[in-house]
Amino acid sequence: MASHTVENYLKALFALANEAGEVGISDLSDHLAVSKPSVNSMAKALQQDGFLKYEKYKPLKLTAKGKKAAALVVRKHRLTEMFLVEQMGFGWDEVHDIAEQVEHVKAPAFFDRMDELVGFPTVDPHGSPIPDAQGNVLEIDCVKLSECAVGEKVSLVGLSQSSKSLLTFLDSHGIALGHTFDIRAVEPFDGSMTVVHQGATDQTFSQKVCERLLVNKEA
Amino acid sequence: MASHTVENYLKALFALANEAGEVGISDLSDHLAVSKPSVNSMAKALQQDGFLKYEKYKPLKLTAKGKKAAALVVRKHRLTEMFLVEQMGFGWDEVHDIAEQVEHVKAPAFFDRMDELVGFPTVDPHGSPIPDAQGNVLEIDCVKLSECAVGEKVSLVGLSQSSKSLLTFLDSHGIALGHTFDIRAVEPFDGSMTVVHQGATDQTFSQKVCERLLVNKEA
DNA sequence: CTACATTGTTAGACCTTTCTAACAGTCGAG
DNA sequence: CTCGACTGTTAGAAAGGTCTAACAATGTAG
Repeated sequence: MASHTVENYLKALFALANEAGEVGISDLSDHLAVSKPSVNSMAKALQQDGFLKYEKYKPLKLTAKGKKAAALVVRKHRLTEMFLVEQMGFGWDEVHDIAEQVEHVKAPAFFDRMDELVGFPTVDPHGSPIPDAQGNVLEIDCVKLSECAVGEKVSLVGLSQSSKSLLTFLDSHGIALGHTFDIRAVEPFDGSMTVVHQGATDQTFSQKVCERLLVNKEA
Repeated sequence: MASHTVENYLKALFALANEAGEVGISDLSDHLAVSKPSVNSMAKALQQDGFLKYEKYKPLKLTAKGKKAAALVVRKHRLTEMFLVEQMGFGWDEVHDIAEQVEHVKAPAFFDRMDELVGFPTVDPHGSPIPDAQGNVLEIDCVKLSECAVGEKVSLVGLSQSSKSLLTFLDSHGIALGHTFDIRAVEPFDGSMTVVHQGATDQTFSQKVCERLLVNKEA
């Protein structure tokens, strides 16, 4: 089975490919906080093991095998996050770092039992989809809040690139997955949006925030 | 913090020191399934980091720092075992291998929460004591069943060197921690013992089994 | 007290993962 | 089309952990 390090590369590749499609050596280098030559040599190694298609000066592409392996790492990560929140009482802003460690455990039964105990969830505490045991990822039907128009009613289904500081921000504003927003105004100057949160309170979010909130329009 | 590998060496040192007092390079080599030169070079490294006192051709001795670090790894391991049994529904014969992996997670909050959720236990599912957060280990007052005499009534408080096969054996005989035995006979030829289990059924155990059962005489 | 088995040690190599320094390719702006 | 910026690549070294082969110390049986 893949080493700790390889699992991290696969996970990064998976994340970057989902956002950008094409993944460059530098993207990975930034994302993993590792030098470009390190990524370069790992790319060759991953290609050797059939996880990656690598050609000099070309963007990296996960093979089918690589995609599956990556999805299974992500599965372990997100299942762990779910377990930490649902069964162990951690907050959604605390679970990422712990899951980052636990995801490398090599004991399928451990994750299977987590899955059972939290009721076979399809999304993690941040609304990201949990790949199934075969490595298939369900696409979630959503758009960024920033792409919605005045008058639309939407509900929060996920976050893109959830970071600790975003989660803390949302907590402090009482916002959680499933909450609804009625879009009242969009400021053309800076892209900030004023919404009615849960049909009750008015809130204004900067464009930065709106780009990170993934919503569903049929609220 | 100590690497995965260092944690394993410390744990082995802790276990071997508790049984034999003195730990030789070969003991460690056998216990960890690693060559003697590897142990030798790791011994020097551990000495460098202050975990170990090492002199050429002398047995290895954990320093106070080493003992504490080792105890904390054992704490993580045993807390995990307890959590796996109590909260996740695993059998006592399944948890060792999983805990072997999970124990290397570096997230104190994770283990603290386990501790809380299982009610701050003092022993793991096999009756071994769980060191406290300061690395102190409580001695358990017990003797091997094999050292007891006919007529004594004892209760099972722990196991020495619990292995999967021992646990499976005990399971198949319906034996669990806390169960009582009335010693009826000791066979002088092979050291096997005949006992009354839980005041009900007669069972005969080989000496090998009796040496692994730790009991308390005031049953 | 010597012989031999056991135990421990050195030397040297290998693998994985990482780095820095220096060089090469790619591609858009002008 | 050429320049410069960025991106990617090579070479070479280091750290951590491991191995085998060969040698040295220890200690116990006779």
